[in-house]
Amino acid sequence: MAVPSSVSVAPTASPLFLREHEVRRGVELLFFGYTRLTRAIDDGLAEHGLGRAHHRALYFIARQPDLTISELLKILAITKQSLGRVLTDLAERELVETRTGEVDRRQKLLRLTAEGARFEAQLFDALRTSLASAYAAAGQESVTGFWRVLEGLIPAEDKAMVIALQKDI
Amino acid sequence: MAVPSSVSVAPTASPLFLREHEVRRGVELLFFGYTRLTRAIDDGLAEHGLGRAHHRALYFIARQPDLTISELLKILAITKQSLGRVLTDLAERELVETRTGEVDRRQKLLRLTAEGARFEAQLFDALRTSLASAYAAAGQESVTGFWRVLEGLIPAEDKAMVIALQKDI
DNA sequence: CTAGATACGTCAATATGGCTGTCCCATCTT
DNA sequence: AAGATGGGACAGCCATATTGACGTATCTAG
Repeated sequence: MAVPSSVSVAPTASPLFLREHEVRRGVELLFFGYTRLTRAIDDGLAEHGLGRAHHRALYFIARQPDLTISELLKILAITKQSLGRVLTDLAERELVETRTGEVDRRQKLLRLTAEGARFEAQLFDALRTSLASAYAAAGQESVTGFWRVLEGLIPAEDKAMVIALQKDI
Repeated sequence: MAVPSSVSVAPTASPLFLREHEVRRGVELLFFGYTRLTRAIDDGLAEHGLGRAHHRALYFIARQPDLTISELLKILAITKQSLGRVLTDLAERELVETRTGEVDRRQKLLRLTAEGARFEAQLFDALRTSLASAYAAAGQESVTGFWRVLEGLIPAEDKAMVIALQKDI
């Protein structure tokens, strides 16, 4: 896995982390990188008449089966009403199903159906293709740096949630 | 999805860039990092009755004064109509002004007013605070890696545009 | 056992930021 | 002079988010 640093638009980061130049560069790359990655799955979603909001729910349910509604609300940071519509759509298409919680019967535990898992895997494949090629072009050490910076962008109060998501992979 | 998921909790990226674990980690960190960064300026925008779409236009006009409408359309990748509404709002608030192009009189060259520049700088400050602390926590080498991976996410046909933005800093 | 908190659902109304399609004018290019 | 291009504007639609209020089932603490 060679590191093709000569192709990079950027030299290296300066030790002066407050320089406007470097902040703008991060803002722009985040904007373009994030929007381009999300666009990679729009076609797949549209085939089912779904949008990006549906994918976000699908994704996190795939990631953490038996997630409760309130946990998912915290992750997505949207309102109950917004999530409600999304989950209704997913349930109608039989991509997501709910069970009543055993420990706490007020809770609903969310899971993908077999069809939902197939669909999520298909969408994930498009994400994997994009990200894997970016990882490969940047090289292993860059990927680690990529993660570290992004972790630093997550506010302390959200960090536990993100770590919890990733601990049981 | 026949990817082995027996994964060490290694602090660095594995050389196997196609592993699901690492792709999901990137997807999630990008999601949380991007959304949390953008939320950092929502309050500042709301004070002027503006939204994120307005900020994106404001940002790129600040970045490249005398940008034309069609150049901005390419950057934002939205329709003329959507951008039109945004620019109307910004012009009404006297944050952005246009001049007729000198070389090509069909063009309109976009610029921030003095007030627009002040406002953009204020919003940028919030972004800088977030990003600078993430940069500092991650360290210089991580920042370079962060940029390299994000560059790899930008499709070839958009890359020239991003480089053009950053060349004259 | 009861009071209150919590998990979830649902109603109605509203805002934002995208989209398509069509048509128009001014200006540049050939 | 004809056609291409840059920009603006109309009408209508859709997706996704918001707030606030209210209802029901269930859990927990006094």
